[in-house]
Amino acid sequence: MSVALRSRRRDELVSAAARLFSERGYHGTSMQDLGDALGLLRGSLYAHIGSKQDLLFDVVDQGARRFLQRGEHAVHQVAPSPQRLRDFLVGHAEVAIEQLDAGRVFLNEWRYLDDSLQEDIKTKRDAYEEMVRGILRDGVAAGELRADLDISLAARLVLSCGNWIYSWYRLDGEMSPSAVGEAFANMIIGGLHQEEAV
Amino acid sequence: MSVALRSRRRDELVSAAARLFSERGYHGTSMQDLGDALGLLRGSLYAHIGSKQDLLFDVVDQGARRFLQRGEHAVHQVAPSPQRLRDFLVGHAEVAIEQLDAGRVFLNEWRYLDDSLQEDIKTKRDAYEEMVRGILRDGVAAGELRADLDISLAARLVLSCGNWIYSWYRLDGEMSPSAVGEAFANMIIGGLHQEEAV
DNA sequence: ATTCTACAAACAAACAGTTGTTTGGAACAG
DNA sequence: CTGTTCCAAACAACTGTTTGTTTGTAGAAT
Repeated sequence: MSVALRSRRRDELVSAAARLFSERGYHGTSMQDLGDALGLLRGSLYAHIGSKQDLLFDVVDQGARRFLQRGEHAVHQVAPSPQRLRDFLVGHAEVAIEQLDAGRVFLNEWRYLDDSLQEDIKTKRDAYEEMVRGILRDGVAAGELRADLDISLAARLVLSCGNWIYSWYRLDGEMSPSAVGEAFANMIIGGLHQEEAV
Repeated sequence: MSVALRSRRRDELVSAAARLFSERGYHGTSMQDLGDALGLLRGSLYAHIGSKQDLLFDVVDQGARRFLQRGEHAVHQVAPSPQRLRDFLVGHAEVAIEQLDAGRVFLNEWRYLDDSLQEDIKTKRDAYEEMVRGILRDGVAAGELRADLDISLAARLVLSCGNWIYSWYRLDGEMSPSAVGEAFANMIIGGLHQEEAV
């Protein structure tokens, strides 16, 4: 009990956990591994956290919060729907790549959270998806996007390519995060097909 | 040693592994769990397999092979590029949903394979991605797809929405697998934006 | 300045249980 | 009678967590 909620050591622990959970998975990472990463015995870690689950939640929640924060910025912009969608995807790509580890854990390991903690994260994830649906609905209403659009499915298309970034993006690559977001937005909005006439 | 490569029991074991690895992850599933699922002691499983890694490889490889098989069918069709892309996505969605467990393991747990086994899977995954790039290149050459397309990135867009199906598709949902594939193909090819004139 | 107090941080050791795997022998099949 | 299939038991190592105790270091009291 009575665990320090914030301290230098705890922050080190959380970011070591982000790295290791991302590389080896939650169940593939032992308290031993985490202790080794900080140069401590595994028992000593319990001076800073309540349990291994706590650590997982901290990492996942950190990932979720950053996406939400950046998403709100794009949503609350005053601009045409396609422009806000573009901005949303750029922001998503930037956040995803600036926190590759926490983001990967957010996407892959959240399901290993205990039920109550999992609910918290699901709520945040739903809110994030709702942002995209909102943008799309506005676009249809304004006549900027196809009228026959299946909003949920289109939102999934947008989020899919954003979330899949983790599995292929390499930091030594030639594309910047925002360029990736821009490119995806252009393809999604404009389509891959050759337009007949302009 | 001298492990039966094929038998009824082994098949049962592999599909139990697919289900459990998919639900709890590779490291989150113990040999105990697998034994319980078949009504055997965990030690008894070693009459049918060499190691836990063997099981993981079998599940992942099974997932990979089915995607490749179905993908080839779409690629070798004689039809315009957009039509082949549509067929590829429909096939992908069908395979993904008909083998939800193995597919999830193929996508999420392959990284826990030992190096040499991992190479095998990477090769198959690359071949699958190359199918999509091939279709896209043909489409650009034939003037059916935009000339300025970034082939690799467009392929990633296609594969992203295909692979992300696992995280949202529910079997009790109202959309059939092929309808999902069709819908994604339409959005990707045509774009979300409202076309000015037709 | 020197003592006393308070506290966080870490160790060392143990907890009870689980991990993947191997072995020797039994039951049962063709 | 030869294999296959399984159990029973053990293997050493590792799991997450708790305990009692030591250490370093602040601030307050002397």
